[in-house]
Amino acid sequence: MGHSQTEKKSNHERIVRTAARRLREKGLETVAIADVMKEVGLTVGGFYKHFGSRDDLVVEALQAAVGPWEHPLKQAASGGGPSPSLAGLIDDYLSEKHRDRPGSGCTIGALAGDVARSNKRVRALATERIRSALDLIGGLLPDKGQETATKKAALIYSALVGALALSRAVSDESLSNEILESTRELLKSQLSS
Amino acid sequence: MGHSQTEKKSNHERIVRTAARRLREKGLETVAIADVMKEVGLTVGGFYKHFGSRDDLVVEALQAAVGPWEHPLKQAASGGGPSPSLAGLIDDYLSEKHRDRPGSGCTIGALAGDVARSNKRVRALATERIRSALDLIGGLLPDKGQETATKKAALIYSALVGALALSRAVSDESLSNEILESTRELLKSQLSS
DNA sequence: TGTACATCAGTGAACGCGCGTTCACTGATGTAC
DNA sequence: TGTACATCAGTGAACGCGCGTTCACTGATGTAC
Repeated sequence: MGHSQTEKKSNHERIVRTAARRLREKGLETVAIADVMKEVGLTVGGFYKHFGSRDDLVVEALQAAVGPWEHPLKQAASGGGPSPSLAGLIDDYLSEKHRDRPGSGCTIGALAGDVARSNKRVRALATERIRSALDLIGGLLPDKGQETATKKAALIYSALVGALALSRAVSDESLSNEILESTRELLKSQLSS
Repeated sequence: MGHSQTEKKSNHERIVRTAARRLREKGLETVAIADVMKEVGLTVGGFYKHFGSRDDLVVEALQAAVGPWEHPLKQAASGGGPSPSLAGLIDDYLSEKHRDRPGSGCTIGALAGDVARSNKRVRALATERIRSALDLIGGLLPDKGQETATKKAALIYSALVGALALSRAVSDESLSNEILESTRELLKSQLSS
């Protein structure tokens, strides 16, 4: 059993990454530490060489849980890369792929309900995430900077999060697809107005 | 300890009502049977004279968990009472009161995330709820019956559920209020178009 | 460069707790006579 | 109408299990000399 410093760092990252996925898949309460450690290839006991408590892991995992669809937003905000289109972002967010892969998707979309019942740290973290998502969506709107853009961003993000949640809750796949498609289409048709 | 038939029925209803509230407040996984029984004024053991398992209680409680805002919808559908305005419904759904009282509010809005990770029975039940909510919202739109009304209903319900979830997840109250208000306002402004 | 030793990541068993479920028991209800 | 008795809602303790956390131990790492 080696335990070099680089190995520890790598294990730490793998624990966080694995937890970030599992938490989005199964919720904030249901994921067991032992399962995460096992999936990483370690045993339970070692967990506390990395984290003070389960809560610390949850916070760190949520911070690391950034869906691929957020990358273009972040890039655009920091000035690098081309500005992504809001229409494309909507298509990605409300895609069947995103619906079927919560583990690699939007943290807020998967866990908003759990967050509402969670502790201060988690809620504060989620609040910042939501705020920046709203800012970034607002910044992609044609009338950016104006008050209406801020409001539109709230509507758009709400519709994205809600449609994703509904499409995942529904067990009838055709209804699920309909919810995604209708919301996608109507949201995009409103972008220019 | 009396146990007349009427008393049993009344206790059964109280267990279901209490569970319906607690589940919406705390989620599908976190509510303990012992706590529900205690709140009703009974002890754990008696639970299994009423339900075969915790799962049975959850299903029955979810069936009974109808928010007050759903009543006008149901009434309108069955032909009784005046047709409620969609604008009023949006105001109620996205009110601070609804946000702050999940226990008496929309089941889907509070539990969509949990439902997505739950079993077939729960998901089937939620699917019917969502379907009827979409139908009823569609029926209140000016262009009811047409395909666009069905699509608009999906967008509206998604935005309602999403904005409620976001407003509950956020710990900054002013941001929370902003999300509710912006979504409310923009949704209503779109009703006529 | 080589060797002794302290550090500490990881192990695996154990502890304590909460929770769903079971079970023997109680005593009021309500039926049979 | 009155009495004996079966039923069964409710009690409270116990069981089994999963899970977060702790702890004594191991042995490779990497430092001090």
